[in-house]
Amino acid sequence: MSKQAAPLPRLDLTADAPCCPPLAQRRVPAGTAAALAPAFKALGDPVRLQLMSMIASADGGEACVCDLTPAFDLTGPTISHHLKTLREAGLVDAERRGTWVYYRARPALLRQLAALLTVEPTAAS
Amino acid sequence: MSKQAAPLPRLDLTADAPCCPPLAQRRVPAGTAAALAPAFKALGDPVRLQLMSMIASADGGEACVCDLTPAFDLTGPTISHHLKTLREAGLVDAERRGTWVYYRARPALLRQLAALLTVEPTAAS
DNA sequence: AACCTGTCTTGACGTTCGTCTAAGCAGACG
DNA sequence: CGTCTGCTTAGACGAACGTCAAGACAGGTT
Repeated sequence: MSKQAAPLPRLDLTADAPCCPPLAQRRVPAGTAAALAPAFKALGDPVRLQLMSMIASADGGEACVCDLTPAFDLTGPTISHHLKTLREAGLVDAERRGTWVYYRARPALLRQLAALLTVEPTAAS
Repeated sequence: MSKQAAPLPRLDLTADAPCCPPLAQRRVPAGTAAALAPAFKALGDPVRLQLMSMIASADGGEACVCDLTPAFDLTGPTISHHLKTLREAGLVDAERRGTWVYYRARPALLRQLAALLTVEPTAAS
């Protein structure tokens, strides 16, 4: 619980954000909100949401930038910038293997976010 | 943002759209990404994340602005602006009853977001 | 009626974001 | 070695965001 071994971690939300009780169950403390909001913000762009999905759903669990870039009408640097945003949010992890750079999803944070948004399936409305 | 200049009046998928397959299971289409990204963006601010939680976890399912505002070191108009952002994202609903305005969470969209972020617990890593 | 309280809107300010072009680095290959 | 390709970084610019002070509106109270 100290820290996840990772190449370039900028966010250390495992420190003060023990996995979250659902948003609708207990009021989220300011510290937890400050730690998790950047992750939501990173997903708050259509391009990054698609990038995240393409990476997380890729075969073998990783996607090459060379496969991601041509899927959008954006320049290479712009895609690289979005990937950096996802990386700094702790949502993905990058690794260079030879010529290409591969991105892999980090399920831990995704699970935290999903748990936070979970609402009980109460049929009442 | 991307090259979208649409007015984005209100999200329509809050009605009862079939809940999206998880992000990590199938690649999110551009349309879905464009529709859901604003919701994530709305949650991408610590203040709004706390507001969302305070509303969703409130007794009776609704919270009065008069209870929300003093919880932050921000002015009334600023809180009102954040609430408007949550409202326009389809995450909450407002209703005026007499002097006070009450906000209530919309579980449908929250469930969609949670489902999108769901990752299988058997994911290696 | 006039007043007061609570909330929202407006207009403005500085900061951050998304995008681009141009330049820099890291490997691969002739 | 030189050069080419793939990806990132640096700098710039317009748009959007977060915040506030001031004004406007709705509803209750006197």
